[in-house]
Amino acid sequence: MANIQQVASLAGVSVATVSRVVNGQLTVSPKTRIKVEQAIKKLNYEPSMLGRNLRTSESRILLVLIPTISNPFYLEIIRGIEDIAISQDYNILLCQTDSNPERENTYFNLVRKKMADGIISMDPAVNIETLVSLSENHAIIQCSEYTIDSGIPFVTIDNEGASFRAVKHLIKLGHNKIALINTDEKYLYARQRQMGYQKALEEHGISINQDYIFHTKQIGLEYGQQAMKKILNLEKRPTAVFAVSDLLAIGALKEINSLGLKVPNDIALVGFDQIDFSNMTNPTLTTIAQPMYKMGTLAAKMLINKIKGEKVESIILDHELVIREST
Amino acid sequence: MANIQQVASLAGVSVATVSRVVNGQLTVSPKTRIKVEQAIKKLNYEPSMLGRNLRTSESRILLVLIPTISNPFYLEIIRGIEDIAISQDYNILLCQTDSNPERENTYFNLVRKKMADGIISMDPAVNIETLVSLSENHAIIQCSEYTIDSGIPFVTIDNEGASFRAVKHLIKLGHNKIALINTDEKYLYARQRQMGYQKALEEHGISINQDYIFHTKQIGLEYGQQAMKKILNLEKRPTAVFAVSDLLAIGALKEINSLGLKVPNDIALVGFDQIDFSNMTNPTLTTIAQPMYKMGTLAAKMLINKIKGEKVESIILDHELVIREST
DNA sequence: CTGAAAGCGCTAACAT
DNA sequence: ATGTTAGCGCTTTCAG
Repeated sequence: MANIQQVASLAGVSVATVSRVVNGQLTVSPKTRIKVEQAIKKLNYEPSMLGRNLRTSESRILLVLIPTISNPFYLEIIRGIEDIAISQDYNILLCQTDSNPERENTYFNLVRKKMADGIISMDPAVNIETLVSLSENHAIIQCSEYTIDSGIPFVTIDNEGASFRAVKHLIKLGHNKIALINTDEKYLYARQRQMGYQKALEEHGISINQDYIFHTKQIGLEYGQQAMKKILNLEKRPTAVFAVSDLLAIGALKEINSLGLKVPNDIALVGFDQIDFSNMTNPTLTTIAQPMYKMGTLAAKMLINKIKGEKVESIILDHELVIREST
Repeated sequence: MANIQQVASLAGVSVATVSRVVNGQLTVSPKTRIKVEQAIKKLNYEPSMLGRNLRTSESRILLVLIPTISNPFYLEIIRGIEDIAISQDYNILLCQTDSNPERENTYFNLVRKKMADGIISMDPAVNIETLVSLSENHAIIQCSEYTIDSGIPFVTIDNEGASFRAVKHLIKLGHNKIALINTDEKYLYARQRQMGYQKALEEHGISINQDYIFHTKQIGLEYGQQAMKKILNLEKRPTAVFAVSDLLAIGALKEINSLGLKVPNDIALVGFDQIDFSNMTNPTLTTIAQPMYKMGTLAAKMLINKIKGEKVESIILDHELVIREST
């Protein structure tokens, strides 16, 4: 484990020159450059990030906050973030908060303690007050889930519009008893998607039946299953269900199948996110596709620009309705 | 962004004393402790990990190498690693290699450059020569996929035994035409699981039919689907299929369902890993359960002990056959 | 084109 | 119980 000092000695130059060579500066004569490179090779020298990080006062680490890694929705986003990060010599610390404030605080501390240079938050359950106050001194971007007028730049999709399209699709197929499996209304995306659902119904003169609207505590297969159980027990059973996440929809589908009912004939089903598994179910799931990879790359680029001190603008990306067998 | 120096000035003590307070040393008098704590609060001081890390020559970061995050098998393992890591003030850098040697090398460099204190490798496609040579100077543990006689400690399960049980279960149900969907034999786990398959057949006097053994390039839904397509085109169609991963099995199931065939009546199916989705399929999947969370916690503990310079022993954990609707 | 030297923020050995 | 001080490994002015 040689250090820069030893390399300098062996090459017969100063540490400054070694540093210049290592960092690819052009002000070094070819002759000395070669001397230094040989010394580096001979000593198997690897510059320590520890020294460099302290000196430059940066960690080259990006924090990525997600509720849980078990929702495949985040997979491609993370991939996008990672690709940009690596290309710019950053690394990402993937942090699952599990909606646990204590855990979240542990992660926030990392940026306070300079262990991370910035945060991409995708956690709907994030403590937004803390996030905003943190954003005064640190680079922060929100991805997918965001906060209006917080001053924190975000990249997301038009949740209300996407939801509107999904429900309109069901209406066009002749459904008018359409249930909604939503998550907790404390999340912005949940409110937006519910709004899209309601607007689609209203536009077609279908009155909103509160008995058809269900809220799950979290996103997860089992929550979708439970919600569907309730829906199937309804007196006036809906003929279609819109779930605000594929995970919920797949859980719901499981419940429908278990009871021997058929999708889409007995009940039509629409999900949200187009995760890989949504194409493996029987029948395959109609769903909303989000440009997840792109969302990730943009969030990463925005964050890195923000770290550099540049001004960044929020972005709203397009979505798509993917019609498959479940409708 | 105050530093230790400013806190010391304000509190009227030396930086050493501030450091002692911050690190909870007991050799500080209550009186000065309070003075220091007040100064810390007043200045909103957060100790910089950058300074500390350089000084202690550690990064408090653990590298976790996985092929891809999209196999849910890794989810609980990661959770286990994370829980232990956080409890010991470590953070984990989740690294997807995508079986890309270049990407892998980028990650290896992180430990060479002291950006990480150790590695938990779960990547079957890891360059084992590099890993072994790295293990001479760095703490490394293999988890799930391992290498015999490499000197690198590992935690895993008895792949051959698990596979043996799965196939034996099929035989007991009366099947004798059993296909195997395996991955590339260059991976140890693939060879071990194939060995278990073969031994089970042999033990029951069933001759091994090479036409029934399929190898996919990777683990993924679509690969399972493709393999199943071939299996269903076989002249003597098997009555049962054992896939070495739930992801492959779910892809296979998709293909079976698409053709209107019924599981388990037309074809029985067994997977491996007991991922969440294996209980959402129709029918639910018989599979092998691994103690994933435990595996993760053990791997993390082993790594941290190894970092401390302790000697660590490899561990082989138990598995379980979970019989569900697909057999 | 190169070197000397300061210093990033912290810990810990040593002294008192 | 507390302070002084060296130094972890690096980058970056400033001089020459």
